[in-house]
Amino acid sequence: MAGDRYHHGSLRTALVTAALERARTGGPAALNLRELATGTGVSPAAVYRHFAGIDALIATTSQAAREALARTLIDARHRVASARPTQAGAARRLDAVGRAYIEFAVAEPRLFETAFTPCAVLPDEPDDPSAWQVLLDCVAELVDTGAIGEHAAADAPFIAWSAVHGLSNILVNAPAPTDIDVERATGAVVGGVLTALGIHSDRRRRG
Amino acid sequence: MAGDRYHHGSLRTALVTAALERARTGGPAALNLRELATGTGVSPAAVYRHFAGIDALIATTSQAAREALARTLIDARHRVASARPTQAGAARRLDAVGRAYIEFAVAEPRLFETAFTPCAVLPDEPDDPSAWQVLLDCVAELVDTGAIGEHAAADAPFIAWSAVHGLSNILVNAPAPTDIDVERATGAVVGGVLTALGIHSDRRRRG
DNA sequence: TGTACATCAGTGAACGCGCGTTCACTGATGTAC
DNA sequence: TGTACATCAGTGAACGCGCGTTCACTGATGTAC
Repeated sequence: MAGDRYHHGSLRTALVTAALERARTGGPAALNLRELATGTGVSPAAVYRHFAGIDALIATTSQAAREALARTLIDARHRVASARPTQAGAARRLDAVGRAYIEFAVAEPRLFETAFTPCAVLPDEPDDPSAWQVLLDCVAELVDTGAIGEHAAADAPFIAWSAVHGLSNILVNAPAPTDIDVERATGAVVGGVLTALGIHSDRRRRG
Repeated sequence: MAGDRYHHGSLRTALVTAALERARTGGPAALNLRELATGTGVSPAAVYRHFAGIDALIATTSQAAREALARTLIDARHRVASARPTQAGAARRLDAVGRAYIEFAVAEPRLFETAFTPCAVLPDEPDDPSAWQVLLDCVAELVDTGAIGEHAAADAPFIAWSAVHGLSNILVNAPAPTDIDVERATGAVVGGVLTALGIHSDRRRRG
């Protein structure tokens, strides 16, 4: 809509795209106003037409990275969609989302790091889509199908998020105290979540 | 041993102590060679007598923060020591260590952040004490007492570490998508770990 | 026990870089008449 | 349909700061004789 016929560019979008690309290889530390500007073919000062400063640009980029993660989760969830919701289906979808979370972190460690880097300013709008919301949707489906009780449902998002987020962080950052078999650890952690929630995992049929 | 009668100071130790103190309030971003030096009563150049550069100083400080965490875990574990190892005792010790991990992160968020900040160089020696090792000890005790099987033991450290590390990260960093009840989330996550490992939690008797 | 000397932890001044930000400006866009 | 003008996204040069690092040096320590 904004089109290709503009003053100099749809700069705001172009800057965020460039920032994501840089963050993908260099993490949040690679987000540099001057290089981002010149890399987009624009003078540093032009950035200030669209962002209050570097902190706002970083916050926006971080949010964009989280939204990319959320989209990956949504895709993974839809890939195991079924005609009618069932307990087994709901469990398989949570399993798929958990695995996708960890796989995203392993595939794009610097982008994952960027997604959760502490930012000096808050984004103007909430994440859209939101990874947290995807998780809540998964849990809601588990409740709807009767796979878990209402009471367990309150704790479920924390249990699930902590586990996959924790392993992701460990795989991405940690000066690993021991060499980690990513496949195995992923299976153990995601399987552990299902067990913790009292859901019968059907990993046997798939591994 | 090094004593108080020295050239100008037992500088290396003094610098790391000062760095930990600064990191405690400002995180790894507050680790600044010049301020650290002058804050210790020494010129910036003096730092180079003890560290190759700022990266080495940061790496050492990060390691010191991890070791502080490990010491906290060890204390927590010893606090529920029993005369003879039992299944219930082993479970309670894992529970206590898990809670202590999260409590450390909540009590000292910037120090926790420092402990796991990505470093440009690796420390010369492994962490001592090591948080990972404390976890392995807990799992070993669970195996010894027969609380969990040998097979489950291989996955247990990942399940436990991911869960507590993940919640800690979320509590420390996350621009929380929802307000989190720390007590409740801690209980849910640590309880979830015990359930995932197939251990009968005795939280009912304590909460 | 005293003296000469090697060692080495410190000083202090300076370097040079890269950064975010500012400011007066220019030139294209789009609208009122 | 043309012209005048307000708007605003851009330029380009410069500022100033804080940083890690370097270098020739100084002065205290400890050891050999």
